[in-house]
Amino acid sequence: MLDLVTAPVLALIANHTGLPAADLARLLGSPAKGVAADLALPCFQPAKAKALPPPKLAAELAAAINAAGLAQAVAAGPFLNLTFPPAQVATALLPALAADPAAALRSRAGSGRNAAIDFSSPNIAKHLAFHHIRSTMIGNSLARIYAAAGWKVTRINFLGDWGTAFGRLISGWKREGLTLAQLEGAADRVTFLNELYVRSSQAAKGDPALEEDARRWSKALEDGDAEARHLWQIFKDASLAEFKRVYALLGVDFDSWKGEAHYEDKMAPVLAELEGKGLTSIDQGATVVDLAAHGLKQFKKPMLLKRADGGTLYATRDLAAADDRFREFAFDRALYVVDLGQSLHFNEWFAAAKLLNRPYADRLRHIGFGVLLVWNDEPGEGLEPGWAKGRTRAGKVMLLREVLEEGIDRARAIIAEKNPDLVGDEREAIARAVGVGAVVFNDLKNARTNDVKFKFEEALRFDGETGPYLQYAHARLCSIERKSAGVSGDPALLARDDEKVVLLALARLQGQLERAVEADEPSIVAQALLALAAAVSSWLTAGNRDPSAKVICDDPAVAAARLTLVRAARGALGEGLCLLGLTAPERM
RNA sequence: GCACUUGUAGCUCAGCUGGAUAGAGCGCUGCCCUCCGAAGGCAGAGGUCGAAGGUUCGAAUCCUUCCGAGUGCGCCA
Repeated sequence: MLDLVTAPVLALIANHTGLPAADLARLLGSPAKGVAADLALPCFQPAKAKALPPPKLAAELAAAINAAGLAQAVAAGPFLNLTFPPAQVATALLPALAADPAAALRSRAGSGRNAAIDFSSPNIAKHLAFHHIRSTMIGNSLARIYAAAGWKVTRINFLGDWGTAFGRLISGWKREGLTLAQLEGAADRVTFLNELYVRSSQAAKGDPALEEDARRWSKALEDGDAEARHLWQIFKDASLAEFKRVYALLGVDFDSWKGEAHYEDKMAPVLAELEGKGLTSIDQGATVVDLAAHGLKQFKKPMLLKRADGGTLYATRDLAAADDRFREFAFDRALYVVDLGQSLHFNEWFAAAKLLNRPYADRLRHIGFGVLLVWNDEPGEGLEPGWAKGRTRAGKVMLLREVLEEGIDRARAIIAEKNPDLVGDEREAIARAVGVGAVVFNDLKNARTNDVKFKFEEALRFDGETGPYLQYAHARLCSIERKSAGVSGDPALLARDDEKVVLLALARLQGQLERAVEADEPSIVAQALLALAAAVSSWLTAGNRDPSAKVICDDPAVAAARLTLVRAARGALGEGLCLLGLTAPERM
């Protein structure tokens, strides 16, 4: 969208140098600090193409651009600095932005393509722990970002709904004679199942008969025994109900909930194919694919397909699931939003998919992310305070719901203090948006491969580069809109530099959205929004000292023009927050 | 040992495909509300970009080596 501003200048330079305008656009960058200009073009490469000294070319171009009146151009040595009058920028951009504020964050780059995004993927009968926020919100954000860029997106929650734990749960359930009503009546059904699991394990510790009972139920479940299957479904339903409470808080949903269990009977064909193609071998009783022996020397160890006892492993399940998803969704890209600790696993089975000549083998992407570390200032005897994986002081896992609720509580308190007029349901809704938004934004604002360092006091502070900062800027814009009639004005009346800064921040969003897709990186959007909000805040605050700088100023025509920009910025901020999975309240 | 990730201001991090004096938030100093929302803005102090080589007109960014941190490396997922 920036090209709406730069196109005439780039065309001139392209004409002058014989280089494609698209290549020149990529060279265009921001000027050095202290250089008063909007954009800068380093002339080294174009000069090489024309066999001219860079400063000479810069000077020639500056003269030509100034003569044509396309911008104010200054050659600074080998750099060409461009400054556009605010009105020119506004005239180029504002009509498109005013027509559809979300357009700044829309692209057709991915239209006609399908993306299957696998994220969140919790285990049944276990809590959604705080660390699940990473896969859940990175995945959710990527789903929205891809969709904004024109992709058709399928959101997949690959539930961990299989394994030996169910045998123990069923065994304990039967032994204690529990009922569905008791489970349904529990304050938290997952906690109920967790505690059942713990009791069942402990009881079995000194009792081989109970151990055997759990094993029998595990086998019965695998064999499709009706009662085992029924109880399994009950546990799964109960867990899903709890998960959905948290997903609702986060505003996350899925198109497919097919879990591991769904693939139990779909692995045999993949295994048979691997064997048929002579790719498998037996190593210490286990069935493996020796990737190194098939030319993939980077793999030092073979990939395990089946345990010595015949049980399947998750590489096999992932291959089967990929086949299934490719049939169902015909994906052009499949994302697996899973922590970086599993990159070896993904590299292995992606390689196996290639050995199998799967047409989709090159479309698989592991979207890895760093771990969530929580500051622990009371680590216990003889240990230093420091960053640790998400556990409370007592050593229990931090539950995602509890962290979100604490965020909401803190937000509610701040609203009560700063904006006592907000009460009741509205305050509650805003507390939710702000409290949850703070936690979520904290997780998305930096590159996903970084570890996230979480301190309650830091993440839930509402000033600085935070979700609430963005929401606040949005609320301020809404507030101004509310105070005025909905008229649109003449962009040419936008003459202030701080207005131009806002416009240029808006114009850059589309390119940043596309970069976010290619890098699978929500933080690119997050950083872009921080830049936009900073520009907006600076602009709006200028009106505090200088009444003529106010949006609603004495000149109604100017006010109308500024209001058009307010609406565009508000729309873009709201849309951007949505792409990150935050909501944008109109007041806070 | 091998692999992946990572090392930029006191702390937490940006820095687009290499481009001109490395930016922001927090913290610290000092300002700005009879207010279009101070959950904001303005200004200041604070950095041999882990180290050393190399490629280049130009390197925080690319390559090599080394050092530090985290994680993973067979029957869990």
